[in-house]
Amino acid sequence: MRVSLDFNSEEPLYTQLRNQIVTAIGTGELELGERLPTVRQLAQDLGINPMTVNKAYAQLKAEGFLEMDRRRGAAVSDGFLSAGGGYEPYRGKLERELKLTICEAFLRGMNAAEFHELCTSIIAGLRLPKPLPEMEGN
Amino acid sequence: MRVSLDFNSEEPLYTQLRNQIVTAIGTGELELGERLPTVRQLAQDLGINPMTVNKAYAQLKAEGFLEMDRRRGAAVSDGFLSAGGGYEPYRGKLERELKLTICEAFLRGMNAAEFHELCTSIIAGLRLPKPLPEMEGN
DNA sequence: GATTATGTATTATAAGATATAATACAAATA
DNA sequence: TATTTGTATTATATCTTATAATACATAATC
Repeated sequence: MRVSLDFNSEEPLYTQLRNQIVTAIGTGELELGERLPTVRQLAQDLGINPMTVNKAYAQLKAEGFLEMDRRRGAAVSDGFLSAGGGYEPYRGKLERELKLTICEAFLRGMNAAEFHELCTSIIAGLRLPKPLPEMEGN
Repeated sequence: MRVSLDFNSEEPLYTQLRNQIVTAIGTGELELGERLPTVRQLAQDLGINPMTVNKAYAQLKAEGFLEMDRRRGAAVSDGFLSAGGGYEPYRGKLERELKLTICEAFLRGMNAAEFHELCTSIIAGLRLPKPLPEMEGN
């Protein structure tokens, strides 16, 4: 998994990291069950503080995107389907967010056809994880 | 124009205000050329500091969504079409943002049909401003 | 059992963002 | 002239972000 941080961005480092990992899971760059670098390793690779990586990992864990194993490191989880009360509480947030995105895009000159085309293009690039079969010894 | 601030949100007050105004312009709730409350008035109505409103207005001005008249107050502008270098610099930001939004939505169980339907529903609620004819004495 | 590496927690510090407060100023209206 | 406007400045308090240095329980490994 490749991560690129913009140290000049107003977006916090841990948020950039969290968002890139979510995107990587959605595009199949990270597969379900796949292990991520350890907090310390990734921090060293990126040249940032381990606690910054930990903050991103902790958020991803709370959102159900990651599972933490004490010794085996972090692994991509499918817990996001049930985490945070499931889909419903997230739906409202999605609608408000998407409404703002669409308003801005259209005010800048985009039209419905172009927007749907862009969405279709992005969706075509997804490779959604298939839930892992239940295993003994998780 | 109605504005509702969530004082418990992690989203800054000036950002909430800025986003709601952009959405209001996109939905036609605010028309082109329409005047907004003064910095002091809106601050009083919302029960927040005038400088917080000013920060939102200043950002909207920089983005081309508002024009400032010294005495007549702020007015909705169509400068967003040319502001910030125009459409191109904004396109990349839109793509990254939308990709993340779509990834999250699909990971939480949404499918392509549902997503396009939601977009269509939001787009149907838009009423985009028609550029004002050039007037003397702007 | 000892060692080691893991996620996690704690404490401290520095820098920046956010929000409020109190003024002040130039500009434009009345 | 007097008033209201956006804007700028200064100060302060609080929160967030990021780093740093440890420390600890846990689990794999030697």
